Amino acid sequence: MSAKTNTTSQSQRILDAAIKCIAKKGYANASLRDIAGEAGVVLSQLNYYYKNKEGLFIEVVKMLSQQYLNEIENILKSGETEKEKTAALTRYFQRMLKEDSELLTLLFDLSSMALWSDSLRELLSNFFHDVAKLIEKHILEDVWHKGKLKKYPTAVSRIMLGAMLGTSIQAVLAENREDILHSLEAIQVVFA
Amino acid sequence: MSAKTNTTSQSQRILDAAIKCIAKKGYANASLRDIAGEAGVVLSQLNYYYKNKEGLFIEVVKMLSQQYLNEIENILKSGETEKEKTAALTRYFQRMLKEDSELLTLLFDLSSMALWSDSLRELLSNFFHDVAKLIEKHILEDVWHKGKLKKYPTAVSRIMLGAMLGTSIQAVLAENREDILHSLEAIQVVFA
DNA sequence: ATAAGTTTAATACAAACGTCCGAATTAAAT
DNA sequence: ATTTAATTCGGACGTTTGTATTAAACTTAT
Repeated sequence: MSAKTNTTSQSQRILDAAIKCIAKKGYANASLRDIAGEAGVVLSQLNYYYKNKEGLFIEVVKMLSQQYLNEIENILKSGETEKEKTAALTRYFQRMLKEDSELLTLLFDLSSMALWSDSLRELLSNFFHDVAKLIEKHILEDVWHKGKLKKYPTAVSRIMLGAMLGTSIQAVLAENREDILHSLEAIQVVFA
Repeated sequence: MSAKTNTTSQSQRILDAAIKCIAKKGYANASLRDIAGEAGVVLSQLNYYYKNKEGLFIEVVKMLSQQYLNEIENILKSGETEKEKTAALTRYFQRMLKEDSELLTLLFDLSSMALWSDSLRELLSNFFHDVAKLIEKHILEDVWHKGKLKKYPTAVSRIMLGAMLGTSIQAVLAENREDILHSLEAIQVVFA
């Protein structure tokens, strides 16, 4: 079994290195040689495990999608009321901005990458769809008291996710992130 | 004067060609040779007018920022009430999604490009800041009747812009844009 | 007419890229 | 122990990239 363990950890190490490289230098500037070096692996191994560059990045997106979908679902489950759930989601984005902004950078980079690859576009599109559905299910579905919003649960979940994403982009690009980071809290007021 | 006219039209043609190429193939896949070909100009002209690739793209961003800032300000001026202004801004994004999605694609591509270049980051950051300020000035400043929002005008303008951007990204990536495109209308309800 | 500025053309160049292949090594199976 | 399969390695391939250079033609203004 140690053989198979080594094998999977080898291909997994490549995936992890790919994530690290894209997050650090951006998709366009992350070469397969960079990734191989970061993974401590020879270049040709990347072609051995993942046919080509796009194949590698497809696996990257698949893995990250799964991971974040789980994370976000747990975040949403953590709150009792819809108010708490919104607050938890807000804090999640705030924490990423403060401590893990590389992951947001990665998300934005992969999103713009998806603009030019059909297979990646489908993956990203499904990911956003799934997250929006999660928000709809956990935050908006059982809410009967917010009269004006309950008529458009699907639309509102898209907009809520969009507000998180779009505001985070502004924060990541701004020189002073703190201001916009605190702006995120107003999301709870807007959607209340 | 025709000399200078030719000169400016030559350098301007390069800028236009750059925009067209980035919008069509993405920044990463738009080579200087592509742009020169699209502009009907010899490659060396690109180095003649703009020192290098980044210099060219900086001018692209400067030009587009100016252009869209004016457009958005006119959009915001076109409405009388704050409700009308919000509706006009929503329609603006909807029209882009329907008829000019290449421009949104371009905006997202340049944004992710800005993640990796300090000078571009500053330009994009200022652009988003200016747009948010426009929204604050036209939509949120004179509104006294929306009690819960008026305390955070700056934050809300950032979120409103973020919602437009973030929702548009989802729409551009989705296979069926129409659904999310109509979701945008709920922005008027959320921020009402 | 001269000078300055612009445009074309034809390359050259080194660097970086993704991809591919053959051989060496290791593990698994018989 | 021998064969078979899977993995690892190192290097090469051809292409594309941004940038630079050179000389020649054309335009315009003084």
